Parts: sequence; structure tokens; C-alpha cells
Amino acid sequence: MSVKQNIVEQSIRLFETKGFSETSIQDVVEALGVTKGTFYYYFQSKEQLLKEIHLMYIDELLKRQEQIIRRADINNKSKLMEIVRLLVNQIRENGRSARVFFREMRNLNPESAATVKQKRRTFRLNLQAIIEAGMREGEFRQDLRADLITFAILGMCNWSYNWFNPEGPATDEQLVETYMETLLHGMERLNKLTK
Amino acid sequence: MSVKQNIVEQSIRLFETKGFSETSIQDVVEALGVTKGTFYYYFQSKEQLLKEIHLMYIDELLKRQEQIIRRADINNKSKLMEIVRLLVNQIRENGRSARVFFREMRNLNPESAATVKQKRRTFRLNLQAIIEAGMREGEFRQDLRADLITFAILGMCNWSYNWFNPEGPATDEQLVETYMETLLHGMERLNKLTK
Amino acid sequence: MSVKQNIVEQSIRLFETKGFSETSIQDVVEALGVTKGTFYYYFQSKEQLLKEIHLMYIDELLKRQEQIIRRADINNKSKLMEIVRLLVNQIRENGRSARVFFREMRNLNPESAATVKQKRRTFRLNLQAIIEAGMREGEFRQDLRADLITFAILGMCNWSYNWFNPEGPATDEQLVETYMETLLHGMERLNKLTK
Amino acid sequence: MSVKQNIVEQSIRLFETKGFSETSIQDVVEALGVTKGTFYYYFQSKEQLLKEIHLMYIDELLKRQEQIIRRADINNKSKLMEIVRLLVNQIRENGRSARVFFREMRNLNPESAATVKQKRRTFRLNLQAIIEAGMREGEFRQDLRADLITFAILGMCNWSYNWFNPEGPATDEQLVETYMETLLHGMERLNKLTK
DNA sequence: CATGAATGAGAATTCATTCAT
DNA sequence: GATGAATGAATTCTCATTCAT
Repeated sequence: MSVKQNIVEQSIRLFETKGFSETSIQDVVEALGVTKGTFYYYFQSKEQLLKEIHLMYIDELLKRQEQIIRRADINNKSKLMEIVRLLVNQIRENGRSARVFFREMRNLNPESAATVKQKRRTFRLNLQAIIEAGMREGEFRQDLRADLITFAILGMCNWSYNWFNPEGPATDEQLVETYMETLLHGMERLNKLTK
Repeated sequence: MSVKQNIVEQSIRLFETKGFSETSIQDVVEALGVTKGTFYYYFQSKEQLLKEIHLMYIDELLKRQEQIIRRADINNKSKLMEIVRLLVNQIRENGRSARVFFREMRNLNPESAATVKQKRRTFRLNLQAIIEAGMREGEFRQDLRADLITFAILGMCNWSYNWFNPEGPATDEQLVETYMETLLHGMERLNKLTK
Repeated sequence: MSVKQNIVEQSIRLFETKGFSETSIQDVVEALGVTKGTFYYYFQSKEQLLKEIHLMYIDELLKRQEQIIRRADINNKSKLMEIVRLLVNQIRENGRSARVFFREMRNLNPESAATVKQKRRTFRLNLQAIIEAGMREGEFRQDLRADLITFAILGMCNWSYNWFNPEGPATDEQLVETYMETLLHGMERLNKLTK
Repeated sequence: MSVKQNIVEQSIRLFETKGFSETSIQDVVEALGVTKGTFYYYFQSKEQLLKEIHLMYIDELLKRQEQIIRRADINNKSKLMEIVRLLVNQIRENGRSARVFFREMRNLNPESAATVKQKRRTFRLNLQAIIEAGMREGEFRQDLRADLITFAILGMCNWSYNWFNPEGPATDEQLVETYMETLLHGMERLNKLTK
């Protein structure tokens, strides 16, 4: 692995554990056994490193989302499920990056933040478009606001970075299934009505 | 308003805008027109101030949750709705505090963090208990894991601190209704099945 | 005991343990359960308190030395012994004060320091005068410099504030006897000469 | 001379003049024309600097004492004399360091203090061993407690850091001779007895 | 590519002291 | 006599960044 890749890995680890502001360049280079000069050879600033971490994360998400959207073989409901799975998986597999991504956006400079925000917005609107398509095509109820539901789904999934532990009592696939089942059919006991 | 109250207000404002680590005591006292000595007359440390903000927030939430739980006149479904409303309202009314609360827990020292975490855990388990009661009493489906649904609900509601703007295109009551409707009945078009 | 006396007592205790500079007025008043205002009612400054402690100590020493010097019933050798006893006793009985006295002179302001230094000088010259009298009157050898011997005696005695512990393996009277015996007759084995 | 050496030199000078607590890092770096950052590049803390000063001093003393102890060509009386000379010389040559060494031990942190105390103890016990050997081998009287005499000698010599001035009316060699003569034969006029 | 020395601005915190009440 | 609020200057220490080598 390249020196630069190493720096990125270590800093994700440290930023997740201690926080971006609380992690010094010294911490990062000490964890790698190099000196500060080396860091500044590869990165112009601490902020640029954070920016790269953010872009790597959101670009990966967008790329995978794009692949889901383009699929012609599945309907919108399945696409929604794939996106829920994508979000949850991403947290399972790249939990550290996910936590840095969600927590440290404030520390980007205005331009970087704008870029990242725009991409996050794209991701959200892509999801919303799937829901709206599903509504038009009769898969989803039309009496709920697509924008608010989109936020609800993102909240549900993204929040799991706060607590989800792959070694814990629930697997990520159980999580996806429970979330999807709740989202699609709700938690109310229906046969109660038919009794 | 007392000087101490003023310090708390101003720091919530600044912590929300710039972040805890990025806000200096100097920033806080300058916003108030007092000196650093004054700050340290009222607070032992910057961390203690953050701790107080956290405790104020979570204690208020727990108190209101308690009131909802104790109500004998409503069923579990309504209690769930009240808690969703509580979370969303809290963000509408105390958005700043909410954002500080969710973002800055890392900056508490281990003991304070443990205290706050314990209280957050209590809030979550109280909510889970309502859901479990609803399952037992036939209000909710029994084939979904109560713990995961609890996280889903909390994620949904809490995430809104990231985007919800009371002046935006949706009111908080609309938000509550959409969330509850989705949670209870799901977003899938049901008459499709009956066709 | 008066409030002022209490302040003096507590601060001697704290100055000895933590050092003058490292002890804050806050520490002193907290140990007493009063407030800083009270301190400044009785003392103009922290330095003035230190000055009073110094003066109490050296004035007591000078007073007792005076009594020894004035005695007509004993010779210079006995007077020397009484002064050694005085110094050692003072450390046993007022160990804390002694330690503050020897260590914290640097923290007096120039005027206070001058006053105290003058009194310490007086004490030393009084002792030197006894030795010189003893030399003239045939009690002591005349081939040793009185000034240097005076310093030797003071060093011997004063140094004990660094280590002497009344509960330790030597009593203060043993200390006085050993010191006097060494000072008067030396530690060399004399019968070796007569062999 | 290296920057680090320079920092040590200047701080000894300042610590001696103003005291450790009363000397700020600012004072030190200003005296050198560098910045605070430079100080902290070389030392982790102010306390670590003090620790290094202490260790340099006591290690030098121990090294020289060791050389004296190992000598086979001189008896214990001469070894004692060499150690008295060592102490007095050290104060003459490194008066500043000596004063810092004797006055500022309180400002070491507990671990550093323990290390230094242990070394000081070793120095003292080495001296005591010489005296005990001298007693066993008939050079010194056996009716005096070796431990107390050791303290007496150390007090005599060390105290001179308080007053001894190489430019004053006594040379260091005179001081050594007077101290040794007093220690060995005492100050009492012996022929008085034989008259 | 990489280092090590240096910087300087700013951080949290302490504390003797004042003073109106 | 005593208090409590406030001050402001100073203190230790951190850290992103630079740069000659």
C-alpha cells in the first residue's frame, strides 16, 4: 500500500476515534512512523486530507447508487431495497469512514463542503426519484410526501452508524429486512382490523 | 437572564455554528462582552459547560417521555406517536441544542459521556418498552424485532436535526404525520394486493 | 483562635506542602471555609502573609537567642550548645514554619526580604560573637576562622529541616549531643595519637 | 553550543535568579531569542527541563563520588576530605545549578522526584559507608552515630550554597580546610585540659 | 522523497486582586 | 467583617504549517 494510502487509512482510524480537530498531524505521522514533512509532501493541508476522505466515501456511494438506478431488471421497490442495503452495508464494511463522513463535514472548508453537500444532495434526490417513480408506477402509496419519506429512509439507515455493530445481536441482512418490512408494510397489526 | 444562563445560550449558538472544538472560550466571552475570568468563575472547564448542555437536553427529553409513558388514557400506538412528536418538536424548538447534543458527545470526558450515554440508553429502552407492550397487547405486529424498530424510529426522528427547517416546505406536524403513517402502515400501495 | 491566626496556620501548612507559588489564595480560603474577600480583609496581599510568617519565625528565634546570650551563669561553650539546641528544637516543634522560612524567602518582595535578611544576619553575627568570645576566653581554638565555623554550625543545624523527623530513629536531644560532640572534639579517634 | 544546551544554560540562570515557578517559558525563550515552539520542540514540559537539570547535577556528583570511593591509595579520612572538597567545589563551580538543585526539588513531579531522591539517598549512604568504614578501621571515633554525622557533614557543606561566594573573603580551599579541621579535631581548645 | 528544526498564533486555564454590597 | 462577582494579565502548552537541506 502506498504511503499516501497509509496516511488516509491511519487518519480515518484516528479521526473516528478522537475526532478530526482532536487529532493532530503529529498523531497521524507518529502512527505511521514518518515525519510531518512526509505528510505535507502528500497533502497540502489537514483539511485537504479530510476532503479526500469525504470524496472517496460519497463518490463510492454515488457510483453504486448509479448502478442500482440503471438496472432495468428490477422494479422501484427492489431498487429501494438495494439502496437500503447499500447504506447499511457501507456502514458495516466502512464503519470508520462512515462515522468520519457523517460527523466531520463541519471541518471542511466552505468550497469542499459545498462540493460534498452537492453530492449528498444528489444521492438523496436520486433516492427520492426512485420513490416518486414507484408512486407513479403504482408500487407505492401516493398520499405520502416523497421528500419526507426520503429523509425518513436516510435517517433510519444513516443513524445506524451510531449504534450498529456487525458483531452485535443483529446481522446487517436482518437489519435490511426489518427496515424494509417496516417501510413497506408498517408495524401495525393489520388482522386486528379484520377480526 | 443570569450571566451563567447567558453563557450557556451563547455557547450553544456558537457550538452549533462552529463546533465545540472550533469554538474558543474567547469566542464565547466576546459574544457576551465579558472576560475569560468570568467564564471560569461559572464553569470549571469548557468540558463542564458541554456536559451541562447535554444534561439539560437529555433530562428534558426524559422528563417529557416519562409524562407520556405514565398516561393511562392512551394506548401504545398513541404513546409512540407522542414520542415521535416529542423528538421532532424538540428539534424544531431547540434545534441548536439538538444539534450540539447529537454532534458533540465525543467531546465529553469519559465520565460525563458515560452519564449521558446511560440516559440516552434509558430513553431508547423506554421507547422499546412501549413497542414491546404494543406487541403484547395486539397493537403492533409481533414478527418484527422491537430493538431494531426502535433504532429505526430514533434514526428517522433524530436524523431530522440534519435537515429539518421549521421555515421550510414542511411543518413539524406534517413530518410527524408522515412518519407515523409510514411507520404504522408502510408505504406500499395496499389496494394493489386486493385488486 | 482568631480568623487571622487561622489563615496563618493553614497557609503555613499549605505553603510547606505545596510551596508558596503553587498555593493559591483560593486554596487557603477553601481550607478555612471562608472567601477570598475575607483573606483580603486581613492581609493586603499574599506576599504580606508570607512576610508575617517569616517575621514571626525569625523574631521568635532572635528573642530566644537574646535570652541565651544574656545569661551570665553559663560560658560560651554552653551558650553555643543552647543555640544548637534552639535551632534543632525549633525545627522539631515548628517544622512546617521552618521549612517555609528556609525555602520561600525568594518570594518576599525586596523590602521584606531585606528586613528578614537583616534579622537572619543578626542571628548569625550573634552566634559568631559567642564563638569569638569563646576564642578570646580560651574555650575555643583560635586557629579556626570564626566566620566559617559559624556557617558550618548553621548549616549543620539548619540542614536538618531537610530530613529530621522527630518520630524517626533519632531524638532531637541525640541530635544536639552528636552535633555538639562533633563540633567540640571532632570525629577523629584520638587515642590513636597517644598510642 | 546546541539550542537545547542553550536552553538549559539560560533556564538554570533564570531559575536560580527568579525561581522555577516564577520563571516563565516566555522568560526563557526571550533570553535566547527563540520562540516558545522551539522550547517545546526540545522539551515536553517545563517540568521535564527541571528534571534534566536535576539529573545532570546529581549524576555528576555521583560519578565523582564513585571515583573517590574506588581509590585504593587513600584512607577513609582522606576520602571524607575529598568528598567535602567535591561538594564545596561543585558549589563554587556550578553554584547556579547547585542552588536550583537544592531549592527546586519540590517542583519535580512525583516520579522525577522519586528518581532524584533515590540518587541523593545513594550519595548520602555512600558517604555514610565511608564513615562507618573509618570507624571500623580505627580512623574515626566509634561512639558517634554515623548516620547523624553524615547529615551533619552534608548540612555543613550543602548549606554553603546559601552564602558561599568564591569572590568573598574565603577561598573554597580555606573552607574545606576549616570544615575538615573542625570535623576531625573539633573546635574546643585541647591544651586547656593539659594545662 | 523525506527530515528535523523552527515558528507564531492561539488554545485552555489560573489567579491575585478589586470592589460594590 | 464578609461575600461573591468580575477582571485581566499571565501561564503552560498545542499545532498546522514552512523550509532549508
